[in-house]
Amino acid sequence: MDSGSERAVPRKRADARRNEKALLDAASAAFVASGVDVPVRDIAAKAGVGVGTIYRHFPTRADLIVAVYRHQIEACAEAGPALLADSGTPHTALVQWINLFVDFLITKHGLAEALQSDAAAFQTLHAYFLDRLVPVCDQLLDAAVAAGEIRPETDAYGLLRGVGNLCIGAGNDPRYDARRLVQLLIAGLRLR
Amino acid sequence: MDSGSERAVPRKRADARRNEKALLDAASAAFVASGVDVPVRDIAAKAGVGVGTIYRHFPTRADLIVAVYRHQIEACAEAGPALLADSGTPHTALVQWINLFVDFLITKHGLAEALQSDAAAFQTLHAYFLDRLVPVCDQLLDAAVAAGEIRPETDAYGLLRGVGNLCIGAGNDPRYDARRLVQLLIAGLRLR
Amino acid sequence: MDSGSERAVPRKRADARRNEKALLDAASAAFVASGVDVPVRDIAAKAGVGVGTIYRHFPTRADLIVAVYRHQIEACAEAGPALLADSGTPHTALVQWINLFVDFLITKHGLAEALQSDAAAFQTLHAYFLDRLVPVCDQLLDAAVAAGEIRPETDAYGLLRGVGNLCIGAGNDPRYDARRLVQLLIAGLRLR
Amino acid sequence: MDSGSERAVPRKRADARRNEKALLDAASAAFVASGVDVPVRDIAAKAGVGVGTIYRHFPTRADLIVAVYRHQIEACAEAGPALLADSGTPHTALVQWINLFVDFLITKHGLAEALQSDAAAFQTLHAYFLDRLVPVCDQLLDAAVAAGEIRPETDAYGLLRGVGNLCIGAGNDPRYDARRLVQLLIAGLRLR
DNA sequence: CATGAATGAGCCTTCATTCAT
DNA sequence: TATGAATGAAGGCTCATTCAT
Repeated sequence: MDSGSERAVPRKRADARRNEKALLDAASAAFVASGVDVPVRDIAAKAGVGVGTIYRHFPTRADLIVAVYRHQIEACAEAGPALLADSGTPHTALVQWINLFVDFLITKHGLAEALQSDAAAFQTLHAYFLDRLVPVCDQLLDAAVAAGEIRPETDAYGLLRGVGNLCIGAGNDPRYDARRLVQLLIAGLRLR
Repeated sequence: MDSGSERAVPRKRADARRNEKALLDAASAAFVASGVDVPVRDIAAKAGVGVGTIYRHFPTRADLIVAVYRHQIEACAEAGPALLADSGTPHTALVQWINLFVDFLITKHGLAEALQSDAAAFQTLHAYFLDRLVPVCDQLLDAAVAAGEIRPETDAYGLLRGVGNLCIGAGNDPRYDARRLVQLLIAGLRLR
Repeated sequence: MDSGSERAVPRKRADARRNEKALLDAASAAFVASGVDVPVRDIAAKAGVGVGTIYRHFPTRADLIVAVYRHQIEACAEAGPALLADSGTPHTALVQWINLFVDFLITKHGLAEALQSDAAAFQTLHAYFLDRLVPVCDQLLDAAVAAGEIRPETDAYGLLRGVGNLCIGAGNDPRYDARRLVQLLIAGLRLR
Repeated sequence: MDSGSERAVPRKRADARRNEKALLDAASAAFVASGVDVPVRDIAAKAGVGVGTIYRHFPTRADLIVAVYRHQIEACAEAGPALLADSGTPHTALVQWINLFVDFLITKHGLAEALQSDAAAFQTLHAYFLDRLVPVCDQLLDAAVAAGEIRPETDAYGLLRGVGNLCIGAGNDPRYDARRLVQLLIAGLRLR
């Protein structure tokens, strides 16, 4: 019935989509294992495809990096307003949202490192994170300020970068507890 | 007879020392300009020596990195007890000492990044920093805890790594104020 | 019964012919723009077909090149006898025919270059040009020799290659006037 | 006696110079065999050195090409005034000089091809040839014009490019006689 | 001891060609 | 038959490291 219209649009992409999924999985794993600078060949090998396939799907390394992390960044961004609506106070929502962000970063070893790199290949990644998350963070900070819970002059951009930096190296080293440090940082924001 | 060789030895040493000094200066400048991953040849060129000379003096990159920063780490380490003795309260001493550390890091672009790298070449650097500074930080934290100024359970190692991480990227980006974030972190330590 | 298959065959042919025409146009444009070494994909994209379609129609690059230029080579070849019949003297006919050839070449940027290439992909092209044009040139030269207008010992093959070579790079460089040089070359053939 | 000053300047370069010579020989041979686009690796292999050695001596391909042909271009350039002084008439000198140039080109298969390439890597080569040879050709043309031997309006740049183009493919093909065609071209210049 | 020439592994990227859909 | 995804060989270039001078 509707099978005609269903078939018409995607067609050939069955295998290509499978490949793209394999590529993203392989890249994600490779980024964790060896950092986002991992050689393209290694990713290709892990995905069981030729290098050309990677270049076809993701012409630049930035395209690949963004693709790997896009879904999770989106989910994080969307969680902000939801937490604000559901939580008791704005400050609680802020803490929970930051925890969400931290959990995301520290489970993706190498991502926090990539976020602070100023290499050209990462500019797009950097920009994508900021474009998506700074407004959300801003909203949460504003609400907490309006509720008289935290200092007024805090900058969302700086705070997110700080949180991101604190997550660097977490996961490699059991002696380094990024979550605790982020809590201290947020605690430092509180009035009184 | 052997007066020649006797003379020869100190002379060589003088040369070698001069060379080592030039090397360290060049490496320091190169690290600031291009990060601690800067090509060996660039350092050699800046120092006006051949690459072989660098390898002779510093067989591994870690040896060079540690040598470059040793004096400043020492100075920082020694400042800890002095501040504790001179400052009004342990907490004031802690804040001042952390500021000293932060100033050191953010004026050495690339150093904070190197400290968090888990590349083999940087292990020695990492270890040297921690060996030297963790005990000092511990001492300051203990004093502040004993004075009832900060939370008791804080770990010096984690704190120093966090402070180091917060310094990453400072200096490249006027929108990122690492000093402010470190202040918030330390503020988060305070009781009440 | 077989009316269906009878209809089917011409229909396919119509499609195929349309495709082939689009391909030749696209290839012609691409050759002009980027030389006959232009990537197959570029031609396919310009033609709006897949690369596979090109390989189906023209298994080797030479096949495609010859197909692109066949019509114009034919037209040039056929103009020879016509000019000989219409012009006042054989020498005039020769000059006009050479000018025709030169105009053809210098309006197809990259073609003269391709003609002199000894790459395997161009052998067929080379051969086709020569098979078709050398006899015509020979006829014109013979007539001019018979009329006592030019030196007798001239070889059509060499002359055509020389004229082709002189056309290389014409059109890129306003300081290089291929037509003028070809005129000098033909002038050099004249007796006296 | 003067051995001290002799030794002081060159030193280490003994092997390096040997290598450079080997490189130029290998490159020259490789250019002839495979054109000036020959892979760097092939040249390195032929010379028995690593690719790095080539890049050390000749940072760009253009540097290598110019180095390979410099001596012979110089010799050709210097022969111009000498021929003009020694030959009976300017036209004779011109013919002999052009023959010298032609002999040079057709014994370096691939060189004439490279000269007409507009690839970036060859710009320097192109420029070097023209800078060095156009003035010499101009001088010879001027003298022949002044002697009333050839047409006055001939441009040295265009003539040299034409001669160069006529030499393309000579040597691969016994049926193509570039020398003869160049003679015809120069004959075309003659008055009457 | 210092030098810097040489080495070559290793990464990136492009594209001709094949073949499953 | 047409498509275009996938492949992988090929070539460019950079540097860490070694070693003859």
